[in-house]
Amino acid sequence: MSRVRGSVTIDDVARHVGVAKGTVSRVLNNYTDISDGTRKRILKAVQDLGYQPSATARNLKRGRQDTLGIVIPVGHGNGADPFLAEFIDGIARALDALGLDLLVATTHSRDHMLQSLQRLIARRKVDGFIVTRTEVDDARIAYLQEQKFPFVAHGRTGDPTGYAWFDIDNEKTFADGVRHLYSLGHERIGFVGASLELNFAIQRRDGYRQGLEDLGLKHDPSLETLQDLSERGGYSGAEALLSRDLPPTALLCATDALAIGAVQLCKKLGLKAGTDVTVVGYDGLPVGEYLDPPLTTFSQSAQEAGGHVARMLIDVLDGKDPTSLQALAKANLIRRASDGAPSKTPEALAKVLRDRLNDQPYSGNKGE
Amino acid sequence: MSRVRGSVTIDDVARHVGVAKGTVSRVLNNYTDISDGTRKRILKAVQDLGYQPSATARNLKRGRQDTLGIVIPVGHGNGADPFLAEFIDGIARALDALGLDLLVATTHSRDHMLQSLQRLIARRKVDGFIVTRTEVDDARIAYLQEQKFPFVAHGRTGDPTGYAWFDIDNEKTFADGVRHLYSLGHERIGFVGASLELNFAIQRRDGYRQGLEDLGLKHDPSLETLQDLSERGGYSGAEALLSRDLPPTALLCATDALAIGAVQLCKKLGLKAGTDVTVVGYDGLPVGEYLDPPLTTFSQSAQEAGGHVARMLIDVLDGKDPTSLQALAKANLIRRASDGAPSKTPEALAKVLRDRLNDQPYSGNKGE
DNA sequence: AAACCTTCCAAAAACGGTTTCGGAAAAAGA
DNA sequence: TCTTTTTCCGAAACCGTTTTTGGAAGGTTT
Repeated sequence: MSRVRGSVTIDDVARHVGVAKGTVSRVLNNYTDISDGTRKRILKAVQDLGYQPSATARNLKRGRQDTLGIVIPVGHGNGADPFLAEFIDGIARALDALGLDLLVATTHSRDHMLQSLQRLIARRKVDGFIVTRTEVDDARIAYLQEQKFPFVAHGRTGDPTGYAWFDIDNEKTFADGVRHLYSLGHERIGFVGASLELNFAIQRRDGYRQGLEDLGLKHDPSLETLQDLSERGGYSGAEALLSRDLPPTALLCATDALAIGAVQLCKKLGLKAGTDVTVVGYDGLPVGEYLDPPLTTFSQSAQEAGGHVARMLIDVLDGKDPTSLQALAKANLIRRASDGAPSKTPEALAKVLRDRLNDQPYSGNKGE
Repeated sequence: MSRVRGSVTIDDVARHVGVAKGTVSRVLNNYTDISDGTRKRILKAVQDLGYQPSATARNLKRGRQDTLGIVIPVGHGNGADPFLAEFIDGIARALDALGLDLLVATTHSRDHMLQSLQRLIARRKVDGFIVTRTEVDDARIAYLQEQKFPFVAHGRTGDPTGYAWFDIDNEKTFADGVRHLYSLGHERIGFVGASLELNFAIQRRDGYRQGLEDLGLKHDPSLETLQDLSERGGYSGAEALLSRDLPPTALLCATDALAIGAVQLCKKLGLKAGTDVTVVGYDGLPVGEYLDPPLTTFSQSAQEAGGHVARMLIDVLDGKDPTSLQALAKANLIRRASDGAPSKTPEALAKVLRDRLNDQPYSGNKGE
C-alpha cells in the first residue's frame, strides 16, 4: 500500500516562520510562554499552510491514541443487532465532540473476541474499551481487569465490583412489567427468557420473579422458559408455555425478538395478541410499531446509553476511580397494542388451545 | 488522560538477545539477510517476552495506519439503519483477516460529514475511506477525488467515472420488479420512490419506468410519487396513489421502510396487502418476515457487500487503478406474502376505496 | 597472496511530533 | 550601575519503530 500524502509538517511551519519547531508545538498546545507577536505569526502560518498535526506522531510521543475501541459480537448468523447500531451512534457523537475516534471490531466467537482485544491492546491502537453484552462470567472483563486496561462495561457481570459499568435496572423493569400486567387483570403471567449466560437474562428473570413475589403471586416454574435469543426462540417459548394445562394469559418476554416470535405463534394459533393473549417485549425496537399488533415494549434510548458509556470511559481515562463510576438507568414502558386485559380465564384459554394446539411448526424463513 | 502500559518494546527484545534493534525489526518483517541462528533466538525472545510492535510507531515510520474509515450519516432522528449494521460487520470481517481496523464516525449533517472527513485525513488517522449512501452530486466524493485520497463508494454518483464503486443494479432490479408484478396479472403498477438526491432513488425510478416500457405498458406519471425515506413517507405515498381515480393494484416501493408504511395504510383502509393490493419493498430487512403480511422484498446481502467494498478499497490502496474497480451486483426477490394476483380491477378497487378514503391520518408513534 | 564477493548485523538516521533544559535578552529591583 | 528575576524561545532529547548505510568476517577468485 502506498502512502499518499506529502502533507505539511510542523517543520514546514517552523521554517516558514523562522522559529524552532518546539515553539510551533507550544503555540499549538496553548503554552503560555510565547509572546503575542510570534504566536500570531505562527498561527497565521499554520492557517496559510493548512497545517494539521499528525495524529500518529503525536500519539507516539504522548503514548495515547485518542481512540476508543468497541468489540461487538455478531451473533450466530442472525442479523446485526439494531440496538448496537444506535448505541454506536451515541458513542460516536459523544466522542466527536472531544475529537476522539471510535474503532470498531466485530467478532464471531469467544476466542476471537479475546484475540481482538489482545491485539488492539498490544499494538496500542486504542486507549480504552467499551464492552457490550456482558456475560455473567465475562472473559473479556476478566482480561481487561488483569491487564489493568481502561474500560467501561455496558451491562454488569455476576460480580459487578471493581470496574465501571452502565446498566439498565433490569430487575426493576421486569418487576414493573409484572405489576403492569397484574394491573391489567392478569394473574397467570408467563416469562419467556433467554439463556442465562448473558447477565441481563438472569436479571430479567429475577425481576420477573421479584415482581410476582411483590404482588403475592405464586411463582410457577412451569410458566418460565429459557430460549435462544431469537424470534424462533420466542416462538418455541410461547408454544411451550401456552401448552401447559393451565396456560398464562400474558407473556412477558426478555427481548423484542422473543416477543415477535411469541406474537407469531399466537397468530398461528388464531389468537390475537393484545386481546386473547398479552405479549410484552423489551428493547423498544422502532419496527415494533409496524407489527400486527404493534408491540408493547420497554425501551431505553440506545443512543443515550452510548453517549453515557463513552463519557464514563473518558472519565476513567482521565483518572477517575472506575469503582465510583457505576450507573443504573431506567427503561420506560411504551404501550402499543399487544397488551390488554385478559379476555379469557386461563381455563377458558386452555380449552380453546387444546383444540388448536396440534402441529403448528415454526415457519419463519430465516433460520434453516 | 494517563498512558497506562509500560509494554515491552523492540529495545527490550534486542537487549535480551544481545543484538541491535534493527535486527529484530528485520526478523519480524521477514527480511532474508538474517542467519537462521539469530533469527531463531530473536523469535524465541519475542515469544517469551510477549512482544508486539507498537502500531503507532510503525505507522509513523511507514506513513500508513492500517486503518480504514467509514463515515456514516445518521438520519434525521430516525433510528439507525439496520442495513448499515450488517454492512459494517461485513467490512470488519474482511479487514480482520488482514489485520486492518475500522474507524467509524457518525455525522448528522452534510457540513459535519465533510469536516469529519477532513479531520481524519489531515490527522492521518486512516488510509482510505468507504463512502455510503452516495448522492447524485456527492460532496464527499468530490472532496476525496480532489484530495486524491483513496476511497471506494458503495453506490454510484451521477457521474460514476474515475473512482471505485460497488453498487446494486438498481435499474435492472426494479425493471424485474415490474415484470414480476405484471406476470402476477397487474397492469396498473404504482411506484413509491424516494427523494432524488440519493442516487439510488433515481436508478430505482428509472428501473421502474424501464420495466414498464419493456412490457409495453404506458407510463402514467400519476402512478409515481416521491416521498421521505421513512415509514411515514410510504404511508403518504400509498395514500396519494390509491386515491387516484384509477388506482394501481400493485405498489412497488423503493425501500422496505416505504413498503412498511404502505402496508400500514392499506391496513387502515381495510385492505389486505397481498390480496387486495400488492406491495413490494426493497432491502430484505429481516424484520419484514414478521410483519402482517410478511413483506415481499428484494434483498442483497449487506454483509457481503461490506466485505466486497472493503476488499476493493484494499486493492485501491495496493495501487490498483480505481477506475478498473467497479462492480455491479444483483438483488434477489424474496417472496413472502405481500404480493399476489390482483383480486380486483383498478375500477373495482377505486369503488371500494372511494367509500373508505376519508380521513385516515397517519398514526405511527415515532416522529410526530 | 591480493582482490573481490557474500553473508550477516551494528549503528545511525529517519518518521513528526512533544517536552525538557537552559540560556539570551529584557525588565525589575537595589 | 550592578544584580536578580522574568519572559521568551532555540536546541536537543525522546517516543518506538523501519530502513539505510556501511563494515567485519569469512569464503572465492585470480
